[in-house]
Amino acid sequence: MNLDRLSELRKKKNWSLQDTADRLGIAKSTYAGYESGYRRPSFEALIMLADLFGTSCDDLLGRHFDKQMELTERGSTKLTVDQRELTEKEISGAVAFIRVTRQMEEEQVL
Amino acid sequence: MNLDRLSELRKKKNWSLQDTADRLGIAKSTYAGYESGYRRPSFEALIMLADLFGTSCDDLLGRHFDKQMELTERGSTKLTVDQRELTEKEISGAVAFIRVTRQMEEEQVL
DNA sequence: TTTAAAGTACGCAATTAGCGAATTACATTT
DNA sequence: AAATGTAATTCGCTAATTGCGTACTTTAAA
Repeated sequence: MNLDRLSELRKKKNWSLQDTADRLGIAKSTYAGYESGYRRPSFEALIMLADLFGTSCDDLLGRHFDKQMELTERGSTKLTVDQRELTEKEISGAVAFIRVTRQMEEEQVL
Repeated sequence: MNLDRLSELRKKKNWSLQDTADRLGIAKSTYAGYESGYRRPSFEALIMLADLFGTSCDDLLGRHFDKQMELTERGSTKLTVDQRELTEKEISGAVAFIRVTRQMEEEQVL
């Protein structure tokens, strides 16, 4: 359970250990400990890390679980097409489209 | 930073503290500590909890960060409509539908 | 070669997790 | 109502862990 991605994420930003620690408001040695696997962050620190690097705690913890998401109950996830966020109207339209598609698919079989 | 959702998730499954602890392979008092906020799980335990309850670590940690997701690059997230998983064909159909919708919207304005 | 910054490692003090055991709350049966 | 069994809560103890400062090593630049 090492936070293997930290080093990669930090280097992608071109930050030193000190830079990163400063941004988090913790000691350099503390942050360095996270990267090396010598120490692990508290939950608070983990969340700060996820915020700082713009990723999820699951990602930092190396947990990539398959998530299922009902299109009409997306919670806080924003969907995009061509980098443009979908409006509620577009989503309900797409859902209707899917239902019709399925309906036609079934009728064709009968 | 309490794991407030645990109690809710456990009760939804109709499990006792003992049941849940057994499933996790930890002591009842340990699990009870998580729920009450008296103790917190290790990362390993947090992941076991997320696995057991079928949710994310972020969710358990009360971190609901807005995520953006391009429809054609969902990664490991499975989308559903009426509880039924979308096929690739349905997704590309929906994307096409969205694009057409937008196109028509624009033309109408002009 | 000197200097400064980056990265690594570790001792110490303080906090904390995990467990068992004891206690309290709740429900069901007699 | 009393008794019984299960569920939930709390806490002392021990072992383990965190976070920091400090020191050491490595790298890079002047």
